[in-house]
Amino acid sequence: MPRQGLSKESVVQAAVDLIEEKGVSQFSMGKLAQRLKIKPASLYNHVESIDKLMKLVKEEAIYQLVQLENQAIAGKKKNEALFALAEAYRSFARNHYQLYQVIMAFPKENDLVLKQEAGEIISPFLKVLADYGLTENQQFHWQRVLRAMMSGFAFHEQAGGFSYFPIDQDESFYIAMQCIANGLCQTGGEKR
Amino acid sequence: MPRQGLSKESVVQAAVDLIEEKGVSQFSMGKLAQRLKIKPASLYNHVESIDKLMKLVKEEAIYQLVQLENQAIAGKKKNEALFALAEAYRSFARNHYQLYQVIMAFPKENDLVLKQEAGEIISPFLKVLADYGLTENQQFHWQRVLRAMMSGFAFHEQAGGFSYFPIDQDESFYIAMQCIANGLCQTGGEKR
DNA sequence: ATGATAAAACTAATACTATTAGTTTGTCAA
DNA sequence: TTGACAAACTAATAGTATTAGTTTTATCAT
Repeated sequence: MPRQGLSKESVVQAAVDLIEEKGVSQFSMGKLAQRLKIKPASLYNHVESIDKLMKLVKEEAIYQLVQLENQAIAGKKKNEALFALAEAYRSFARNHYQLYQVIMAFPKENDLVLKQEAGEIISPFLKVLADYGLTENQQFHWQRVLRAMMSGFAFHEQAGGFSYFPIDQDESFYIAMQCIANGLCQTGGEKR
Repeated sequence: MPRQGLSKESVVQAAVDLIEEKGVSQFSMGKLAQRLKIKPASLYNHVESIDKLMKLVKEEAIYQLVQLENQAIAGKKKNEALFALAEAYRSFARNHYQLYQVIMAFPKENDLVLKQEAGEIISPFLKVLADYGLTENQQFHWQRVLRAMMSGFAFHEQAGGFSYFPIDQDESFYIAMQCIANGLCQTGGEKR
């Protein structure tokens, strides 16, 4: 095996680093090659295309997010778990917004690997919802409600959509989550 | 004034049409020029750059969305207005997803025109919230909650993020909006 | 009708983007 | 030492936005 040093994994890692540093919109094969001190064409010895590369970056990003989510809810129940999950999600979107964008922006393929990762993304939500005494169907619906609220909030917060009024965004987020928590307790409590 | 026919407005309109037909990701100055039967360079007689052009497309898209929102809530109050607004928003995101994407994806500039449009986007939400007996601050917070939920839902619904479980998306949306409606009534009713 | 004017088209060029084909080179194993 | 193979290379294509400079032509004033 000739000329060691570079592998598929190290290329993906370099892509992740570059995206986190300069932003996903600034990423290109040329800049990645420059950072790795090779010519752009040489990248194709390690990855098939920029799309496949971004898919790998997305998988890494999803892995990191799911990791944080599962850590956050470990050993917690009901509202404590719910708010911890929400905070972990929001933190990731804030601290790694470029990676978060990769997760959200790049197409959901009918790919088996990503189908499994979709399951991993949803899993922490279902774990949290399991404690509220919902039917299975209700869990599925509320999982959507929860994810919609969180991703919508993360998006607007980062894209500047919430800067029209100079009021605290933490408080808005708390109100949003409390609203959902109330809905959950009500739905679960009444057992309909 | 020489060679009539093409103007800034008609270029923007052609761009809107092309984006709605082929998708924003497929849009380019070359394809727009091809459709208008001119060379790409000639477009720069009418628009400064592709960024400025997309800004104009975004303004048009925002205008259409705000129009629909205001129509939807006209003459309605409280939950009736809330659900009508939500439905109008969701319909636009479904029926004109490419234009919706332009609104969401392109950067919020510190531009006066877009600052005004941000106000127009927020305005229908504030109108609806005005009937719930909230304080001004509460209105600002709930406006964010509402927009986060709606945009998060629209995004996942279109991007395929809600197709993991084969359950009705309308029902999920109804649950989400009912959750917010309950939160609003509760907050407003208690008058704290 | 004629000619000047200026807008709107054009051509040609630059600098990016991803990607492929074909070639060289370096390293490891036999 | 030699053969093989992986990983780099060079060179080329086709697409992207954009600028500079040139030509065309519609309209307006003479």
